[in-house]
Amino acid sequence: MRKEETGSPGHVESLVTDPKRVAERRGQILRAAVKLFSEKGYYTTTIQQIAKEAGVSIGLIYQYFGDKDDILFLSLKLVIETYEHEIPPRLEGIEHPVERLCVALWAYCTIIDGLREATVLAYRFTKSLRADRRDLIKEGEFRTNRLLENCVRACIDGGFMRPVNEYMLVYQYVMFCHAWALKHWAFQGRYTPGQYVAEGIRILVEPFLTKKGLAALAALRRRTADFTHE
Amino acid sequence: MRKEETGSPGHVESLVTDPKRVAERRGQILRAAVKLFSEKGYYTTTIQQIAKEAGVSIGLIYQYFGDKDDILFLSLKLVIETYEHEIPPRLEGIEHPVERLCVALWAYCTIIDGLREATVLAYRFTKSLRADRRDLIKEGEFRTNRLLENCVRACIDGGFMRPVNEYMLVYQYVMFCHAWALKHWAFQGRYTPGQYVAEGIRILVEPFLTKKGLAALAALRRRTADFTHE
Amino acid sequence: MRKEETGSPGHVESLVTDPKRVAERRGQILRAAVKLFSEKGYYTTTIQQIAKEAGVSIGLIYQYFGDKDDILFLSLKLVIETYEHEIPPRLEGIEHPVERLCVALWAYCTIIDGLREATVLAYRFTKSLRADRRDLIKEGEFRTNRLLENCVRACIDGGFMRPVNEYMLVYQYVMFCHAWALKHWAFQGRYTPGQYVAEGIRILVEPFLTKKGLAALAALRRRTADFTHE
Amino acid sequence: MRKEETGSPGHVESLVTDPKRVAERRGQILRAAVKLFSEKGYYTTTIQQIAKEAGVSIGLIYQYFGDKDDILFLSLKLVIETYEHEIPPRLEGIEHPVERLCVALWAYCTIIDGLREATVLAYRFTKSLRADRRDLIKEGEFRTNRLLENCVRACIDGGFMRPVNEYMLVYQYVMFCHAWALKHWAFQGRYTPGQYVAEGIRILVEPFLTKKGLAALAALRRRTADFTHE
DNA sequence: AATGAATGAGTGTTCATTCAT
DNA sequence: TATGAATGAACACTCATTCAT
Repeated sequence: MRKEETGSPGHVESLVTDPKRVAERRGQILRAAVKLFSEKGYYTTTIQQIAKEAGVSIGLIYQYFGDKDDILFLSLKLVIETYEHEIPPRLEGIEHPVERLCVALWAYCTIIDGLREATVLAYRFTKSLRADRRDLIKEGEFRTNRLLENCVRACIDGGFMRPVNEYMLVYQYVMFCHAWALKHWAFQGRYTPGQYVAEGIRILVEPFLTKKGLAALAALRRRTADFTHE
Repeated sequence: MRKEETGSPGHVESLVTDPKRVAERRGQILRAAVKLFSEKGYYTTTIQQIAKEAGVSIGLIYQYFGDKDDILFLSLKLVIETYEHEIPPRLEGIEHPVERLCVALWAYCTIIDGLREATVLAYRFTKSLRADRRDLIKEGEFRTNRLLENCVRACIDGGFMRPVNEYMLVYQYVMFCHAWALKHWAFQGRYTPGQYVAEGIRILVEPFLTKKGLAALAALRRRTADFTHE
Repeated sequence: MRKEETGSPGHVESLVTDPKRVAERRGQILRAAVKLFSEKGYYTTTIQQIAKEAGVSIGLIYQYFGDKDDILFLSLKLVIETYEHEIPPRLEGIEHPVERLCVALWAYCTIIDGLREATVLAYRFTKSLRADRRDLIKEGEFRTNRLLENCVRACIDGGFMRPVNEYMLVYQYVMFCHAWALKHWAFQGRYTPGQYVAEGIRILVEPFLTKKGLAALAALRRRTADFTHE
Repeated sequence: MRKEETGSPGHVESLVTDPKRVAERRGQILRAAVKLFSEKGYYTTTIQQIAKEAGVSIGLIYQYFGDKDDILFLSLKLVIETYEHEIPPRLEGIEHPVERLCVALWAYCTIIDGLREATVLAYRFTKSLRADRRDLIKEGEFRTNRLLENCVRACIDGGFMRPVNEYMLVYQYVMFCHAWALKHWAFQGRYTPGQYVAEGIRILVEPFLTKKGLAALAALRRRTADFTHE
């Protein structure tokens, strides 16, 4: 009679079995949901509105999601996994650790720039998820953090950065990137994303670089003109 | 959907006229509201629950607040003003700019530590306020930021800190303090608030200090044992 | 988040505390519910309709009942307890065991006649209750059966009825009385309740009476003219 | 609310024309429906569940039934006709009227024992049918009753039973048989079907038999050991 | 000033039914 | 014939707000 809390927390049941169709429809509905959740918040967005925005019927939504919590969960998962999946390709082919770190920050900030509202959404409504799912979202964030952590460690190991509290430094980087979304009203108009990252590197990377590291950073800057090539 | 926006955005109507009684009752109700909003979120907390927690009737709440949005607004205002009002007394009598900056960070973090859930609340539900009131909350945050900004400027002006992008640095300080609440699950168990601030100073203050500034910081550390004197 | 299955199965929560008001409002709502459930069945009756029939708002119903199942449960309990409570007063002052048995059957049938639709309701929807509550309803029926059982036993103990399988005989009596409601279309127009009971006594009581018992029955009949004094 | 009542009340439209295929498919679907309706009730069973249980698609069901009411109607008809069709073969070759009556009761009870849940189903949801169809179901029950009536009449006509109110007695027989399903929780564990019928005959048949009738019953009992030969 | 019973618009969700394939 | 994805009206239930006392 009661809805069973079935299986693993990350699993979302669909009444439709064809995986390709499930992926398509879920994508279609999630795009609408992320848009509306971002604009109006989770609780003030109705299923009705999501259906209308996605151009489907109410009933269809319930063929692909178990309940509204499922939609929020997959929305946030989508956002969190975008970070995780889009940063690595941007680092491909880049060898130098300092360069990798700077490009990672740049990549993270630009990805967030494209998902600004959705990033704020994750901050606002992750807590609204069922506890077990909240943890899955946090794990996703953790894996993204690890990408930055690896960059920092490579810098230190290569002698480009002096030993620092990596854990803390990585969290400064994370907060710096997230701030582009969270405090956008404070940076908007003042900085382009490129300038924002350039300033961030000056404050959060440069001070920790060794001579070797600074040389690499200078070279990078010469090539990229401060990431302001938008 | 939204009720007529009457009068000035910050004004909250009360049917009761005696200002002392208004202040008392509102305080009583807001304490309950902040507690519940922090625990369960704004939308999942009901007026019934607030009334019960505050030990008053439902009707009474509507004698002191116009609607639920009023309660949220004054709850967030209460939180934001706590920062603004509690930092300055903690700086009183402290003269040295470097010391003032470090103590300001320390003060901000400990105040947030006492309002951890409420700080997260502000991040989550400021956007749920009517737009004009949202701006008032942001202004409150701005005024708090200015306190840090003044500390940074004094350091630079006194030659204790080399010239940096003040604006960016202050925001990084703000994010650092807020992160103690926002990412508490990541720091909890790893750092005490004192250790957290000490590490923050190492990463976000020390690199920008001049020789003079470093000497001051060393003196401070000798006296305070890294803020770990909890 | 989920509704707690609280306390004893027979308890129905009310948000209103004043017991007198609760009794009044519940009575008002239950009368409407029993009427509609009887006419249209449980599932096809909406809360909306109950509210309208009772002349109250939808919300009010949920101040006095937890959910629709609660309304069904108390409706059926009301019906089942009517039998249990109304038969004993009808037996008051009657001493002779045979007379008590006959009057008990007569009382049960007339009570059912006044609750014909509701009796059918109990047959139809007791199974729709949560299992623990279903058992409570059955217990109520059991207690009513016991009233008849006591009458039969007194007849046997007094030597007015020859030894029989009491348990089975009582169930024949029960089915006989219920049949007045369950098969009303088959008896309607053919028999008045009085005639129905008189025929029932002829078939289900008379054959088991001893000489002493038959004498008592004859005396009773002389006085009551076959229960046809409606 | 109700769909147009088209054509004769007993007619159920099918989009498929081949009668053999219709009979097969309907049987397949009805078996699933009766099972689920019996277990969970009519309203709480969905077409989806019936389709799954029957191993067919949802769409297929609508090729063989007009709507859900059709399925209920044919389900109940199936049950009611089982009684009607299975009793006569069980009486074949039995000549003596008293024996025929007893075997008829025994047959009816054992058939009901095999359809216990379905019998309860008929009691619960016949009223949920459209009125005209409800009458058809009642007619089916009537025809079954007539089988018993014929047995009683033969007993009386043959001088094996003294004159009684046949109509009432037959209904008491019917209720007795139905009670095996309706009050199964009261008899379960106490009696086997055989014992139940034996006790019923003692209470509902024996008292009305003449000397001749009693002799026949005694003979029958000697042969069958009280129907307890399960 | 204070109460809390009463209201009803609005929500998430279900499920009989349809129809393109 | 047979499928099952798609539909949307209808439902149970919630909760901010009102108002008689």
